[in-house]
Amino acid sequence: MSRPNSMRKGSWTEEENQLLRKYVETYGEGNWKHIPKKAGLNRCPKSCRLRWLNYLRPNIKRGDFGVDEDDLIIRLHKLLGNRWSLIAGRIPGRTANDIKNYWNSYLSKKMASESNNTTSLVKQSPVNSDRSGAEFESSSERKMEECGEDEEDITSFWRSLLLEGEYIETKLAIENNERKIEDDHVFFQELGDSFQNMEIMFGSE
DNA sequence: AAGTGCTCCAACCGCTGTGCC
DNA sequence: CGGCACAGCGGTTGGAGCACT
Repeated sequence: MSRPNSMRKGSWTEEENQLLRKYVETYGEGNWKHIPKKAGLNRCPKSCRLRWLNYLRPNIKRGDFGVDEDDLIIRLHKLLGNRWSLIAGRIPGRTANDIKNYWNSYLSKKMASESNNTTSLVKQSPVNSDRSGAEFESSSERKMEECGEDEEDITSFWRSLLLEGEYIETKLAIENNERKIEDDHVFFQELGDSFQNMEIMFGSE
């Protein structure tokens, strides 16, 4: 099978964005294969899907990542590795592509420099003046300061993450015949520790 | 002001997973 | 069970814009 070589590539125009939005409003997400015909968009389905997921979807948060998001991404990456879609699923409004780009352009360097300094994982590094809040020792402490009535959300967040971790662990055990389980045990042990820490910080329910 | 290098992000590519026939 | 089509994912690239000289 060959893709028609007349399919457009490269940056999207506002007109194409509108066509894609209209298509999703009418037909819903999915069925990307019908896009070129139904939406009159001269783009391959894959490109349309990506554009929708990474840019046009409602509730996508744009702009700088907050200190809490940094902290969360670092923790989740430590636990889950480069499973960007899983990480993104835990950070509302952020896409896997955003997080991946952010990691590659900023956080990986931050991590590298911090490991050189042998400082704590969650200490703030005032690389960017926008990322203020450095008076707090860690963003978890900052969250304690800020979140107030959201404590329950945060605790349930970690609880669901732990459950998801257990699910992944089980799945891997089946699929990989326990090959990776030893490593993942370390991951999920840390995950459990994090969860316990959250409970210590916010009190158990 | 012009040239060069760097950073960041949108988009592409290729691989894997999944469902259907 | 194997093959096919499609969806989803992570790695990589290209280029626009910015910083520096």
